[in-house]
Order: sequence, then C-alpha cells, then structure tokens
Amino acid sequence: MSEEKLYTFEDPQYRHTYWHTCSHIMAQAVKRLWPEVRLAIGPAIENGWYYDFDAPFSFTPEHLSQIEGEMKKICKQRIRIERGEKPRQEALAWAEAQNEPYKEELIRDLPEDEPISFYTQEDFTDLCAGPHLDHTGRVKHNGFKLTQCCGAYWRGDSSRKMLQRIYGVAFPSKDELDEYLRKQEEALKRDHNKLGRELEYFTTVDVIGQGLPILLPKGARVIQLLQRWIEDEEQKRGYQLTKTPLMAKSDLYKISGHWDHYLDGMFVLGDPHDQSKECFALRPMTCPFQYQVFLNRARSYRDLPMRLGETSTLFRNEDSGEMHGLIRVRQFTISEGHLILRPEQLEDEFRGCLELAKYCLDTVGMLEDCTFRFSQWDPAKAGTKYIGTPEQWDEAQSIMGKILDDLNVNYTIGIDEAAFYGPKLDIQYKNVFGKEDTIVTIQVDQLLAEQFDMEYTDVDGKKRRPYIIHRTSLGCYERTLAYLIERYAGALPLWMMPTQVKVLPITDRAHDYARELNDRLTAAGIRSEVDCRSEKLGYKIREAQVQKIPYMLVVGDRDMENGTVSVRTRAGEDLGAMPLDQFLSKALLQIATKSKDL
RNA sequence: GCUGCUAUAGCUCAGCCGGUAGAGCGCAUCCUUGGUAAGGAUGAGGUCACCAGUUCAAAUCUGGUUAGCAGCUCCA
Repeated sequence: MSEEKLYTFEDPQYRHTYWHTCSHIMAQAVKRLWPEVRLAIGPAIENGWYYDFDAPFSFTPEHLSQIEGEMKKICKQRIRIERGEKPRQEALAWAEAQNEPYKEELIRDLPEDEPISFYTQEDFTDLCAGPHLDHTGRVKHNGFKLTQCCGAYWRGDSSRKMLQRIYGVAFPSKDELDEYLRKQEEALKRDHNKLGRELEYFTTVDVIGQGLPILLPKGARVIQLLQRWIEDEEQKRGYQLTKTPLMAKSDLYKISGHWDHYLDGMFVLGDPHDQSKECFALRPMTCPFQYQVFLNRARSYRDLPMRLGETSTLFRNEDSGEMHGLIRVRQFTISEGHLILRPEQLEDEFRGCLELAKYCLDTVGMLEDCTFRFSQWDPAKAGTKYIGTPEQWDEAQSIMGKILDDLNVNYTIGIDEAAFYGPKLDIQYKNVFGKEDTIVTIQVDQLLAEQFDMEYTDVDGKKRRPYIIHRTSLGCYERTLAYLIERYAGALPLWMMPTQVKVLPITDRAHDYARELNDRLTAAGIRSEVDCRSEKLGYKIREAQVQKIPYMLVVGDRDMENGTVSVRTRAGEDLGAMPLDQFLSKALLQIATKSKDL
C-alpha cells in the first residue's frame, strides 16, 4: 500500500490514530483549563473517541464549548507529539508526582518487565500505548465536535467511582463533520421511542410504571400480525404449540437455577425468605415450563426431536435505568421455543432454527443489518455465574462452534456472554443510537435437562439425556416493532401496516361511493379507512402521508363516473385511475408475498 | 442501580430578577365542495407531574417522590 493511501481517513487504522490523538488533545485542553481534573482513560472508539475524567465539578455543555475552544488552539499550535519510555518505577513515580491515581493504577496492572510508553505534547504527558499523529496540527481545528458528556464507571466496574466521560467525533474537514452530524440527526428522527409515540404505536403512563408500555391500536395490530405469521410458520416447520402459566412457585425456579442466578431480576409474589408460606414468581423465561410438556410422560427416541413453540409473555425486573422505549422493557412477549433432541439431531435442528430465524429476519427486512455473536462462557466464572463442568462447556461450545463453521456463519466471539446453562448464537441489531441488542438467540443446552432429570429411552433401551435448544424465531415482539419503526422510519411494509389504505373522497358527493369502496376493501381483507371530513384533498393527503399510509385512494366525480379509484402511494407516486379490482389484486399480491417495496 | 439533563394544554414549546399562564399544531362548531402535502372564522381546553419546605406571595427557589431522555453498569 502506498504511503499516500495509508494516511487517509478511509484507512481504519489511520482514523483510529487520528481520533486517539484527538482524545489527547482534549485531555490536554481539559488540563490547561482545570489542572485539578484527574485523567483516567481516553481511547478511540467506533465513531470518534472519549476520555474519562475525574473532576470536582460536573461538565456542562458550556464546559464542552470551552474545551473545544482550547482544543482549537492546541491544533493551531502544531505541537509535536513525542513518544517516550519509562521503566516501571519511574512511571509510577511520574504518576504519583502528577497526582494521577488512575494512571498509577493502570501502570501497576501493566506487565512488570515491559517498558512503559508515554506520549508528550508540550507540557502534557499521558501514559499511552499509542500510536499518535506526529503533531497536533494534523487534527483539523474545525473538523471536530464534542458530542456529549455523561457518567461512566472507572474500569467499567459499577462498584467503583463514577467518572465523567466526554465523547467527541472528528473528521479531516468541516464538511465531513457537518455531513456526519447531519446524518446523525437524520437517524435520530427514526428513533422509535419518539416516532413510535408520535405515530401512536405505543405510549407509557406514569401510574403504570417504567418499562410497561401500552401498545396502542396500531402497535397492537402490528404485533398481532407478526405473531400470527410466526405461529403459522412454526407450525409449518413442525412445532407444537404450548400454553404454559405466567407464574410458578419458587420451587420450579430453584430446580432450573434461575432462583439462584436471577432472583433480583424476578417479580416475586410473596416473601422469598418465609419458608412457611408459598412464594410465587412471574416467569422471566419459559424453559422450565415447557420442559414439563416433555416430562408429562416417559419419552422415547421416537418422540424426538420435540419442537415446542409458545408465544410467551415474560417479566423481568430490569434495573430502573435500563428501560428504553420498546427495546428494553419489564414485560414482553417473545416467540419462545425449546427443541428437545437426541445428540445426533443437534446439528440438523440447529440449522433449522438458524434458517427459521434468518427467514423471519429477512422477511421483515432486518437480516442484512444483523450481526452474529457466538456467546461463550468465561471459565474464570465457573461455579458462580455458570453451572456445569468445564468439560461440559468445552463440549457444548466445540459442538456449537463446529455447527456454526459448517453453516458458514460469520460470527464474532463474545466471552462471558453465554447463558448460565450454555453457549448461544446471538443475532444482534443496532438501534438508531448505535446501541446493539439481541434480537434472536439460539442456545445449546445440555445442563438443564440434567437439572430437570429429563431423559428418553433410546433405540437400545437405555435411558439417555436429551440436548435442548432454546431459541426464538423473531425474538421479542416489542423490540422487533421498535426496530421496524426505526428501520422503515415508520413506513412499515404494506403487509404489516396497521392501516393499509385510506379512501379520500374529494367532495361530499363522493362519500357514499367512498364508503362502498371501503366496505369492499375491508371485505377483501384490506385494513382500510375513509376520511369523510370536510377538509380539502391536499389536507387529507398530507395527513395520510404523515401517518405513512401506503395507499391513498382519491375518489371524486370523475372516478364515480368511470367506476375507478385514483391511487397515490405514500412515496408520492401517482398511479393514476384504475378499477378497484385492479388495485385490489395488486395490493393483495403485495401483501401475500410480504413485499418490502412499499 | 449510578452520573447528568428534563417535566407548563392532546402534541411541540415560550413564560426574564418569585406577583396564581401564552403561542403554533391538534380538537369542536360554522363557512368553504375544493383533483394529489396544511382554505377561513369562532370556541373549548391547564390545581404548571406529585408531595413537602422557604416566602406576604411559588410554574418560577430548595428537598424528596414519580416519570421521560442520554450514557455507564446489567440483560436468563
């Protein structure tokens, strides 16, 4: 690669170096302005950088402008950035002399024998592995912006001090920065938490509580449509439907291990410490409930694979700061399933689950933006966070790794992201803020079968332990709805749009005709409405447009005379006049094929 | 749970240094019957989230609670 190419912003490494240098410039600016502020860490991240500070005051937007101003000066001063090394003792002495306790702790955690690198620009020196640009003038003085400040725990540990994190982004030119900020602003307009409320998909109410959204008619309709589709699809794929209780005695969760691992996260009815009274808990998952279906009688290898599916409402007492719109809630409904298998069926069934998940995500238009994460355990937490033996984990993970490789799944590995009973394939999706959550999960589990003493009689008459796959096909409906609103900016595909067609009579004379059309559409299974208010056409169109109604059927004298409807799409396209049947067959085809085009 | 910010009409927001509320949109009624993104007029609508405190007087100041937002931590 030519040097020229290497030093462009398109090169991820260069970009990273650039942002990292920005973080040092920011830290230098902060130290110039308030020498009493202590420094923690300041890495480059996916989009920009941050630096964590321990300041005796709270940073405000005014402080950020002040810091930006000082950073501009530093850039214009074109200060040389020089790398240096200190032996460990000297490095520690430096941290102490500078009164930088966080740096001191970082140095203490570095390997003993390696020299420790520092970067110096003028009077400012920072412990840092580098690399950096050669001088501060490389950073375009009007190409960066400090975007926000917020709290962040020292070393990501919630038991330690909360520091203040300032985030920034930078580009080699003001135009590119402006373009980035404009795009960010655009993305935020899709925020389901705003748009979903504006378009009346959901709302929340103080007296009901956090994380307990009300699904308004539109939101409820979309979820119903998704749910019916998923249930039918699962039936086609050999799933049996179950319907199990929303709560159980603590005994059940004690067997499964959830009581030990997640008591804090459960809604408990009764006093868990009073042994003399029954204590219930709302279910935070479906596994042990569905296992009872398998346990209903003795099972043969002929019963396997047993694929159980349930549209399952779950309750999790998330911490109060965790709730976010429809993405993180305390009560949600999920397309939950458990497959109980002979070990040799694992690969085929896993493939089936993955195919189902991909089919579901592709159909709703989300697959292309999904990423796959192979979530593994952390052996260091054996016996605490995870049940089972290292041998069992190695086995489950190696089988799963082999399956994923056989299926050519392009995944990243997430250490310490597994469930307490087994490794997972998590399918991840990002919201408009870039925050990633799991939309679908497929988990391999050989441990809970043991907890519940599940077994089947094999061909040879011997009792064997089944494997279990825990999986979702479309995941949590609330979360999916949120992502769909963001993905389509509220303009959901025709087949899942709560109102698909709006008939817009131009004059009162057309009201009867419009109502008749609406009846015919409704009879054909189209979700249609009529707008008979005495408003002008332009006004009715605007309103339907804002509501993202896919098709507007404009009808006036001309249409009544010719027996037609004049079709306008929400994309602003005028499809002209046509008989209703012609429109209907077009729309019905689009719905039947779950087209993403409109 | 933690840090910071926020809460005024259904929505978006204004309301300075404390003197018991205002706009636009929406809604209702009337006029207008208009062919592809906002026609006009009139009117209704608020214990300023809740609970305390300071004060002659609180939407405004202070504390707490609840809820919302961003991030951190967590996420079976």
